[in-house]
Amino acid sequence: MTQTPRGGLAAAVKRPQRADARRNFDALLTAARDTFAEQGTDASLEEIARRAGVGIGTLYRNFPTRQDLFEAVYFGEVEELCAAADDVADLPPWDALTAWLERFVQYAATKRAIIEALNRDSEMFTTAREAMYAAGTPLFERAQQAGEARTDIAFDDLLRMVSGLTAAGFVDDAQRERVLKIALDGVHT
Amino acid sequence: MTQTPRGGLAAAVKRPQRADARRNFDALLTAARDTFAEQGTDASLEEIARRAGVGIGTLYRNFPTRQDLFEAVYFGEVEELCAAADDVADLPPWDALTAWLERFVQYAATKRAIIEALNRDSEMFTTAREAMYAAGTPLFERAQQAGEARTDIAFDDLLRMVSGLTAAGFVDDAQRERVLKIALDGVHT
DNA sequence: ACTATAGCGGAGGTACCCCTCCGTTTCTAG
DNA sequence: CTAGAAACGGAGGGGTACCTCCGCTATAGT
Repeated sequence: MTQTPRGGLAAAVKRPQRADARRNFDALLTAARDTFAEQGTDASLEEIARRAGVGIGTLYRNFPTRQDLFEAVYFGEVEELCAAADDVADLPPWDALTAWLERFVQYAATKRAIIEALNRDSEMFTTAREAMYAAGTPLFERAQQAGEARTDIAFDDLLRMVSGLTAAGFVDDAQRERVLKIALDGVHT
Repeated sequence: MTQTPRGGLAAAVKRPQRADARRNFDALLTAARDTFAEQGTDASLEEIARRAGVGIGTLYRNFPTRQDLFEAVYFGEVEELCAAADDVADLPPWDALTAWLERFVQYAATKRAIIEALNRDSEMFTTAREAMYAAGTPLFERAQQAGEARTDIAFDDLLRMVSGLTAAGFVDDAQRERVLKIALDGVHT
């Protein structure tokens, strides 16, 4: 298998060796993250190259397919989300769960690709989803064991519910939070 | 104003006079409905014409802009949804509300454009949204007055919550229903 | 400083899509 | 049946995106 630089998520493409190439690589990753967030996963690759200030050829050399670029961007995002599960570990069960879900929403609100990831079935998405579930499931189970969360639903149900609410269009953030709270009331016991 | 053939929603384009033209008009509408449902509102107009078995010129003669075609399709859908509000009027308050929301989900599940409509701000979308709200709000208020629904949220909150859950990807319909039920439990009192 | 070479960028071929225009076909009223 | 009008459809011009290829440039080791 490939080297796993940090967490459990394998990087699909490798960072180049030469200094100028590394600069371009990073600029592309940043531009891709922003552009995917703004326009969804169908964003034009030529625009991403334009934003990064590099030629289209450079983009294709680093990321031969759209999928490669996509993986590179979102493995990073998912990794951060998983790390967030540790940050909430000290809170009481229910608070820990909701805090993590709010974090999930924060990422996903501007980065709908994570949500789309819940459905695609490529290897990459499977891996990312497993990592997310591995991070979140313990929080949910802890809340269930503490008698704070319904036991007749699965973590998958919960995460998809939150995903859906995140993707929905709301008038403002206040409404989004209000609606999320209502829905979570349906989970709380 | 234009004639309003049936409900309160004005038709933006008019059905042609000649028999062959009417056939094409209807075929286009059907093809557009299916294609929009499958591929979203960005679907290729040329493919719609292809599916309808007519030339692209015919599409443009009947619907000069994408918006015109879109309106023709979705006014029809929204009209049906509004009519559904009458069908549930005899049920007890809470059941009436959830029955209508389920109907809303059924339409919207394959027709995400209605959901997108919740956000766009063109005149057409505004009209459609008002019609939907006019149909659904009484059901919600009745449930609130009967002490069956929380009074600290607005109908808009509820509808967007349901929209979000509808748009989310689920493994199967059973999960979608399960999750919707959980979320509605947060609204029920 | 020098040079081998990794890396660069964008021109250009292919494939769609949008929309217009007009010669041809089809309908229908008389 | 016929002729005028209504409707048809698809070719074609303009645009954008994808992806490859290769002559040029910047880097890093000596």
